[in-house]
Amino acid sequence: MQHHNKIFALVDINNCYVSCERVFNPSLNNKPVIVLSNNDGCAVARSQEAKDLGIKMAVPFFQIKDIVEKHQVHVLSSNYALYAEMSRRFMQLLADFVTPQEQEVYSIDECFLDLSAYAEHINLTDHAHSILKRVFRWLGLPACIGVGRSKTEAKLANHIAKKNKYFNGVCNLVDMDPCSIEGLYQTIDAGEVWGIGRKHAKKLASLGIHSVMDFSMASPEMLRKQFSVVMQRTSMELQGISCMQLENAPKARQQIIASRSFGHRITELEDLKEAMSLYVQDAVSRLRSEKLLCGCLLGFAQSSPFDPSKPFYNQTRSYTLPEPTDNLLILSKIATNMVNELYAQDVTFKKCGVILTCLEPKHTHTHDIFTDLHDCNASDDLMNSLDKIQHKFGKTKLALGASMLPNRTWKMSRSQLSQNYFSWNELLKIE
DNA sequence: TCTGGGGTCCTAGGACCC
DNA sequence: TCTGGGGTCCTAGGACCC
Repeated sequence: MQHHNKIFALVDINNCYVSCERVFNPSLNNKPVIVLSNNDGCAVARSQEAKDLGIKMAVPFFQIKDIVEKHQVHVLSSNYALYAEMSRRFMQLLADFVTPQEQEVYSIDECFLDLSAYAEHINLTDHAHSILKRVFRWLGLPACIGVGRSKTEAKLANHIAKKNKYFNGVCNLVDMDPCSIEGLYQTIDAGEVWGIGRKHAKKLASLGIHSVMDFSMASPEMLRKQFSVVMQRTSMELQGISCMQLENAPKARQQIIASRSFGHRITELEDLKEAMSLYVQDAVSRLRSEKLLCGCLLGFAQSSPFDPSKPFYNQTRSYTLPEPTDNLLILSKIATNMVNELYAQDVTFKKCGVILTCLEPKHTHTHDIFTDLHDCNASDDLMNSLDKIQHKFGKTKLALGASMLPNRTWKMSRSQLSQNYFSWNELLKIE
């Protein structure tokens, strides 16, 4: 077998959210099924049957209502608690095949494996098939595996495996003959390559680069000039030069965002404050659970960008804290005050949110000379109590300000939510 | 009527400094 | 009248990802 510097595999669950739902509700098998985004806004996962009906990724639900009714497409709200638990088990299963240093959890349904160390001793294609077999037998999830000399190539191989039934779930570009690869590359749009989005695909086309074949023959230097180092890297990766390391340790987080579209439009200042107050609590609770402090808070509020009758309203304010904090009382006050500036009359708001940035680990933070440590400890105690109460009784029992009033008109809608089969209260019932 | 949410990285351009 | 150049830092905006 040929020797290569690096060999990567990308394991990716097919139609992840739909497949998770089907594990617990087999009556959905062989039927068109879609899962909607928050607010039941867009279709974010489609079964093969739904794709065959022409339902595109991320299409707004209201635009496909006709197709849904006509073909009796099963519609579900997204059940992230369920998918997260399935994902955890999936990643744990894959961990049996490699060392921790050779596994990168890339997203909820994707995982890179560094197989470089095994390539000389095993048949990569057979190995990939045995991984898929176990994923299906143990979890009931269908998946595909792409194998390549770089992460980008593995991604592309995975795409090929998904699109062509005859690969049976595994596409190994490392051991494929160059003629076959060329044939495949000529039939795939450059825009399918990992890192090439819509805008870049359009610009590439204007340069005469349409297929993956065109792209893989283009000069990396030219691509760097026309685009950026990112595009240059992508092109080198497709030529078999691995530029992107496997990232097995999670990187330090840069920001925490909490934002949501409203179920109904908001025009009142007080409603906007309520929503903002709720999102700050969400963001700060994540901040605290990761034991971080935030040095800067950004708030934003916007109208719908899709309303042709009014100009798009989008305001941002930022506040740099004199000292980094994880104190909800402080951050919440800043954010709600900010709303006074973000608000404008005659604007119908569709969305608002908060971004915490300039994050740093709490345990390495050194206080400056003016900080009253006594105050600091007292507020820490208060926050810890709040965390404990919320953990024990749920987040709706005790919260700050006006953020948890029941039956708010702007609350997110999720009308087709399935059970969380991993929760004691919601176990699957067999009738 | 109805169009998600949470992330990362890169670049250009302005401010500022010497 | 004449008005440099190079470096750094910050921010906004744009592109991408799932």
